[in-house]
Amino acid sequence: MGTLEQEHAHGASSVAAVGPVSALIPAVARAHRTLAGTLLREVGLYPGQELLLMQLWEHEPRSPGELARALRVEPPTAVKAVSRLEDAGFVQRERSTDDRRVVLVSLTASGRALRARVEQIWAELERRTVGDLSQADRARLIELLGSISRNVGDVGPDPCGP
Amino acid sequence: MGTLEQEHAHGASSVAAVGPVSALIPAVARAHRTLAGTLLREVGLYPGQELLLMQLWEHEPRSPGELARALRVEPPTAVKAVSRLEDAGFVQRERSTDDRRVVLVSLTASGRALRARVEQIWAELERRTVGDLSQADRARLIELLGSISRNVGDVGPDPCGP
DNA sequence: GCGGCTCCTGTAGCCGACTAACCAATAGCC
DNA sequence: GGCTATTGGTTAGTCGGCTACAGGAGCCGC
Repeated sequence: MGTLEQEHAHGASSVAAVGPVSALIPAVARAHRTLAGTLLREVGLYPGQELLLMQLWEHEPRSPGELARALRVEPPTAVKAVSRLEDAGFVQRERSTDDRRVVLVSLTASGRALRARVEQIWAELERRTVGDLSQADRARLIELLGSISRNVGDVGPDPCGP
Repeated sequence: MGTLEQEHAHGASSVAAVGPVSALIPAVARAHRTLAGTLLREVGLYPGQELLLMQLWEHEPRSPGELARALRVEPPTAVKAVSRLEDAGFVQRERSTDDRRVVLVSLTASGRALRARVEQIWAELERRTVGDLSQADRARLIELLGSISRNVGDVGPDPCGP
């Protein structure tokens, strides 16, 4: 990217000059999210919802709190997502009998039916995302993103329960 | 339709297995955004708003459309951000005289006053983001993120004018 | 038993992002 | 000139994400 137009008065504080990585991360994430959104639209999902469904496909039922921890998201975010997925008919809520504080979220038939198609979509998304990067480049990218993730405060993967 | 019914039996299609890069990008972006938010809170900005102000610090005044293109965002997003920054008193709107469709957004005194502090914050954000990565690693990361950016449909940097 | 503490869910309200649709002003064509 | 197309800004509505807070259920200590 060779835009070296000289800055005026205060001098040289282009966003890409001040923080190249910090500028790139949100931009890439937005474009990636948009792509995911167009692919997911076909099945009636919005980006982020498929991640919650994937959690349920792996292990069901789960409470909103568990889902929030697994998705590394604050509880209200998971609650809202569950509500919308419930409205859409992909998921159902039920209060736990032995601990009446917790709610158990489980899949409906149409929620289960989405699985194959969503996995195809995710494979396509990943394919388009990495493009023609070599296997080594992908590994390097994953490693570097892992470093960034730790640096900005995100802890590593959380294997299910304690 | 789906022929992978068999694979559903044991689950085992973890999100990180299906699309490692696609899983990492949003996670890193969210954590990075949260960090930016806590740093920016001190000056009363939300993540994203500082990018719009940076555009104005570089070149002022600009129309919402120009801002949207520079930030690679849809026009309504820029308009809303301008409205909120206007309410916060950092920016002001004015209709252009020679083309009465376009609106010119310019900085107020308090908007200009934010510059130094925000640039410090961005330096700090970048420092924390890259952490102890070597110069070579940073360059590699930037290069790889650039590839991803092109792959997912984001075109390269857009030098100012048409 | 009863008051307090903690945990889990849900609500309210904010911001950034998008799409779809609207409207005013310009530009272009006849 | 006038009629249409295009451009630019804005509105309305939706979603994901957050913080702050409210309310109910369990788990104590007493």
